[in-house]
Amino acid sequence: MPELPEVETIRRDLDGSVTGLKIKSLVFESDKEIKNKKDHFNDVLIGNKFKEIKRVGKLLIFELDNPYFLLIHLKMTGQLIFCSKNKFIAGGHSLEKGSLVEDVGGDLPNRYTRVIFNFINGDKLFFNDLRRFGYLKLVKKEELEEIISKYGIEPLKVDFTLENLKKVLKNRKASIKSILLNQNLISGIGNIYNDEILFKAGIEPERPANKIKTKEMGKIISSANKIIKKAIKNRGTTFSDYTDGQGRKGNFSNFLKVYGREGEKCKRCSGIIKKIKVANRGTYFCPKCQK
DNA sequence: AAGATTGTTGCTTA
DNA sequence: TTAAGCAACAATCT
Repeated sequence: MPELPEVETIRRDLDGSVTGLKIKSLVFESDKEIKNKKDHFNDVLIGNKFKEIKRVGKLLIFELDNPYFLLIHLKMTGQLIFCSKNKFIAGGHSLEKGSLVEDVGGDLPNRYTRVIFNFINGDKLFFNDLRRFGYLKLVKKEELEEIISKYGIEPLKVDFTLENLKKVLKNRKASIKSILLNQNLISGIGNIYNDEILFKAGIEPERPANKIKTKEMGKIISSANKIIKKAIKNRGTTFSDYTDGQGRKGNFSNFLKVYGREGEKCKRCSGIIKKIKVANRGTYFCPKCQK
């Protein structure tokens, strides 16, 4: 389940390796994962190059050397794996920690490969997606800007301030967890980092957002910044499916403090980690030290 | 074999 | 008009 740190890891892996390569051909397994017609994809991409790869929230933005942008969303099980002269360089969904792409289960393409980008120098970029929720979409600048404008404030960015968070939480009766999951309000946080952030901040996930005190908001901001920075540094979390742009697992899994630890001892107090449902999502927290 | 898994959309209800 | 809650989506695992 790639969230901000995982998508950012992939972005960094691909930006600089896949950029500048001329696209020779495209292979689509079906038309399910592309939001435009195949012909349009071929027309816009073949013979062209990606100039730069950007990211907003969990969305990857490949800027082309023409008026188009290729948007790729990995949703839950998407992977992007760059293969340079049979050496795997970049990834997306889950494997053995530190392992190479071979661990995706052998050669690429595999049974979950949905799209292949063939470059003229022989390099390849594979888009794999077990559950087929991810998508590729071509847009022009105008549509891109409209899409970007809907994303909320993002951790690590300058506008992730106490003042802005206050505005977001004000008058919201929903749980703090559901607000942090809402990409239109705050972007990039998914289920795993949500639980980790609220654990570090000492806040119970079901607390109504409008009851969060200013001091606690400060804790949310500092916790989010610290956790996300550390996660990026460790190339993301592999809980089930994520791999980096080289088909390797992320190392942040070793640093998870609550997620997936139901029934285990709290790492901060003597409590036992409990699992409940919040915002329809599996939610882990310590009832003793998260208030 | 039903239920859980999760990111996002879109529907329904208030 | 907006917010909140939840089903739906796909495929797999338990």
